Amino acid sequence: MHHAFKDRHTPLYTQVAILLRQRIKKGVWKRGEQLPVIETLMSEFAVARTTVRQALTLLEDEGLIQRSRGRGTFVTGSLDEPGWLTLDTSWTTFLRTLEGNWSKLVEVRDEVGHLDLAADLGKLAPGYRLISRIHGSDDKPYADVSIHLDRRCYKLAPERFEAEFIIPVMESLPEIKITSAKQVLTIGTADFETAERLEIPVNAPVGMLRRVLCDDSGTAIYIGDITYRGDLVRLEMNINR
Amino acid sequence: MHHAFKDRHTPLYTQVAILLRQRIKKGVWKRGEQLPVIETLMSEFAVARTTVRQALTLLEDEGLIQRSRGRGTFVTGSLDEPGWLTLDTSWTTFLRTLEGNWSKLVEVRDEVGHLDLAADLGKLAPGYRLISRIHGSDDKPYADVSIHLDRRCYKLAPERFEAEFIIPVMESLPEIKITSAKQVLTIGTADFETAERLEIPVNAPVGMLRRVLCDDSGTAIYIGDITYRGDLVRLEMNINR
DNA sequence: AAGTGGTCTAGACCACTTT
DNA sequence: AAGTGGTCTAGACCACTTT
Repeated sequence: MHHAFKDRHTPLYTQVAILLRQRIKKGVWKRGEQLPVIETLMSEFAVARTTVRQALTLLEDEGLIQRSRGRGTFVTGSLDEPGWLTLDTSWTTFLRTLEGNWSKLVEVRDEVGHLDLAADLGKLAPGYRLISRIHGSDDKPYADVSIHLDRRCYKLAPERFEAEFIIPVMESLPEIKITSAKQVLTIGTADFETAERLEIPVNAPVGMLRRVLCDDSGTAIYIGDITYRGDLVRLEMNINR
Repeated sequence: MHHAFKDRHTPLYTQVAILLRQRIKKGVWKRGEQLPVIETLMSEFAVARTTVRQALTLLEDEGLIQRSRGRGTFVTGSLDEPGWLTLDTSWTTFLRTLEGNWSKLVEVRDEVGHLDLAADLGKLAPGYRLISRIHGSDDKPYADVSIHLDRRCYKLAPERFEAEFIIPVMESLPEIKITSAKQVLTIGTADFETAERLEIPVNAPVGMLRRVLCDDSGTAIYIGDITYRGDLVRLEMNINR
């Protein structure tokens, strides 16, 4: 038998993962419960073992399930989040985080000065558009954001880039293809300007994240410098063995 | 032809990864250079495509290489590190980090009070041994460490656990099997005691890491609360797409 | 002994980039 | 058109846990 998935553009394992994620969200398998064994999932979806395993790997990276040899696969996470801001190491959860948050434009201008970028993160584009914003949820600001966006990308949809979240806009434009996404988190304290924007005391602890997205040529088309309120950030990691 | 790897206990793809890692370290392929294509690696090592790819995935997670469809696989990282403390999301780099660092024992005692542990991180063991230490490199302390070690593990080699780094000792004991490793990083400020131990001002920004290792039964056999000097921590992440 | 996830093979074909 | 990494299959067998 051949599988019943129709979308021929997204990989099969991604589609299987989406389906499984929905079921966990709907409570078909609750936290602590065991998922059907691989053989069962294989025959239900009519796909090969590898494909099921690739899908499960995605969910495991998101912290949603945990697999253990000889015992089975269990739901360990839930899809509704607590009061913490969770920094993401997986793209799907990252995009989901943006939902329900607001952002306020602070400044937009062409970048003139020099921009420093570690060589292993990417090559600099010829010119950037600087977009500064405050991000918040409910009535509280949580991040002070400055994004350098490759001017060639910016010109594809200037109004949208100034009004919406940058990354979803990039994803929606077929001309833009993000091939690598890296970020580096360091810890510091709030200077006067940031403190005021985030409504925290000067010198309060903050998380400083540099996020760099590159296209296929290795050019850094998006360089984001994001300062988070220290009391709201939380980063979960699975250590892969 | 059959592959030439002799160790039948570690997975083939791990052995291939070790070999490739060594070559990058020796400079056989330098930063920016292209690795041989998959087909070549397959025939050189006499393994299947899947196996090569699994090995490359390990290196990619470590930030050592970058793959891009249609173009090839390139060395993007190096194996000697800068002055930053790099928090790890991969087990092999994590173990490598310990080399060359020192640690000083502060306190060892049985834990009596209650220990809080989020349910999704693991179940509590019946009793713990508390081991407190300062870790440093050169002459500077960089982390204030408190580890709760399952007393049953501790009893297997009490002297070693008090003298050496905990995790390598655990790895060396065949009775102990770590099946999951998770950590959560939050940001805060140094209290008086920590400030003194880390030789930083009170209220200086710090990274607070809770690391939990579980055995196959889901019991948290190691609960580490580690406070890092904020100015030394740096966390790199690849966002998987 | 039975159940369950992990490893591995050989080979086909696809998506994307470079020549 | 040729080169390169990604996806997918079908099936064998292994390592580990539970019954």
